[in-house]
Amino acid sequence: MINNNLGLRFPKLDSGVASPTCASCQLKARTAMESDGSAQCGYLEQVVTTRRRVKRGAMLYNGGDKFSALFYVRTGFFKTCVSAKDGREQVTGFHMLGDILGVDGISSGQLTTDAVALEDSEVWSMSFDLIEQYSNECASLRFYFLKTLSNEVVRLQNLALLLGSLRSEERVAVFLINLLEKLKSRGLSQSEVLLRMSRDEIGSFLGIRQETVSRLLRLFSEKRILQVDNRHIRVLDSGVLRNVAEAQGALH
Amino acid sequence: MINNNLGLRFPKLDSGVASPTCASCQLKARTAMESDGSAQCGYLEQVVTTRRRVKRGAMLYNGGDKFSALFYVRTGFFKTCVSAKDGREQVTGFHMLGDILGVDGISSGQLTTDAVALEDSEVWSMSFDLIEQYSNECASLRFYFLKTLSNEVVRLQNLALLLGSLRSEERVAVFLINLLEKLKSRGLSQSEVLLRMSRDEIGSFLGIRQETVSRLLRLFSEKRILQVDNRHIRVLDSGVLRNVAEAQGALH
DNA sequence: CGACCGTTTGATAGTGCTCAATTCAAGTGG
DNA sequence: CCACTTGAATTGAGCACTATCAAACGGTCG
Repeated sequence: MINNNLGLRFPKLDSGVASPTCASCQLKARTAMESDGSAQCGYLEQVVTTRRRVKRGAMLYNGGDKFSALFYVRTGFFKTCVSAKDGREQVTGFHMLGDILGVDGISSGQLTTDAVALEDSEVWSMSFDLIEQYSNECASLRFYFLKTLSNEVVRLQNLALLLGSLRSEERVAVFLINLLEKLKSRGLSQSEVLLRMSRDEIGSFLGIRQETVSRLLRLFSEKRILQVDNRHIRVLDSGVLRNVAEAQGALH
Repeated sequence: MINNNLGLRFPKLDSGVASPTCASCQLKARTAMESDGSAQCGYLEQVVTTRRRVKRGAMLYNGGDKFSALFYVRTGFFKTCVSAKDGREQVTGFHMLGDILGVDGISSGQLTTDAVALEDSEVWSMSFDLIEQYSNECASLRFYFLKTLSNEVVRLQNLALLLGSLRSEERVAVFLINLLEKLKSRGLSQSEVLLRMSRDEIGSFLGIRQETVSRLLRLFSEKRILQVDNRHIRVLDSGVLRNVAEAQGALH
């Protein structure tokens, strides 16, 4: 159960997710919802219209797609990218359980990023029409989404700080710290990760080349800060890692 | 009159802004408001509680300040910055007539950026409590702010693309194009600017050094793309400038 | 096993930074 | 009105960091 500290809670499916069969399972999703006694507001459950599975490598949406819903990441892992006219891509974020995707589409009615699943994933579509509709009645629903958007603004401001002001060594350290922080907040290991993204994707996110990422990981491992085995990373000395990253506020 | 394309309009003062005397002029601001027949919703006027003048060089707010209002830029020019623990600063945006500042504060209740006036300016404070209150009744008010936030997300995504993927030459070109675009949308000259920010601030925004900004402006002027006289810039060949910037989507 | 993709590693080059000096612009006060 | 001060902008020289290019390595999956 994901608590948003807002009295809003996302509904939970019976955790086995027993029947991934049906494609447009509005009804099933609804009935599977769990009503939590402490939730002040049941509306969040109402705006979820469909569950959607996205295979590893598949796109959840493309830049230019018509915007009609926000996506709640239920399981799995995504990257989002913006691309320049000439094809250059910039990864703008990695997203996992509890994150909301698609907020960039509200502005113009068109999504401006691509969202790609980096592992088999499941998202819940939240109809924007329904969100607007229920926002009439439920202040905490409204505030939840406003806060989500604002949070994304803060995250991107910190990304700008990283891209504009940090040296590559610091970027990699910050990346790892933030990722581990995020895992920790979800109750997962805080010193070990199995990266879901390639060196290239990390590099794109951090504004450096994959070779540089690779070299810096080796450097960190030579200094006994990390233990690196391909995509398996273990933090040996989080104090030093934090020192390397010192400059930076949380990227979430 | 700033039209938001949402049926919402910001109230307009008698344009002379005759009496800049009173400091906390809630009443005056209110009474000076102009009711536009075409506005579907009068609530936007209601959330403006105070007019505030900010002298050149003064801060509108600091990172860490308690968040309680959004700021509508009525006149003047601002920069916003995030700073790292060690003091390094990253300018995250330049803001002028019609822009909304402070949205980063919604997330945590604390502002995460500094906002500094680059010329004598006036902002209107919009109480967030009132915004929330009137959001119960007015869907277009709600949507206006949601769209504002989303727009900021898109802007920052494009900034990330610029910082992460473009070469410095392209960054400067994109910066100029976007600035002129913004002026144009406000009915000002589309080929001439008097920059309100220093080379250093441009550099900070673009993730490059002021010396590099300076050199590139000279380069552009040698190539007859620009005419540069200190902070006065005139575009001579917007086609070529656009070619240099080619890679990039709008930064607004 | 072989093919392929991602990763690592090395050698080289280049972009943009650092540091320092100079020019320029705008005040300020005698 | 002009010397002086101050801050911004320009310009130059050398270098550091990171990109680029290329090759080798390794894990994974037909």
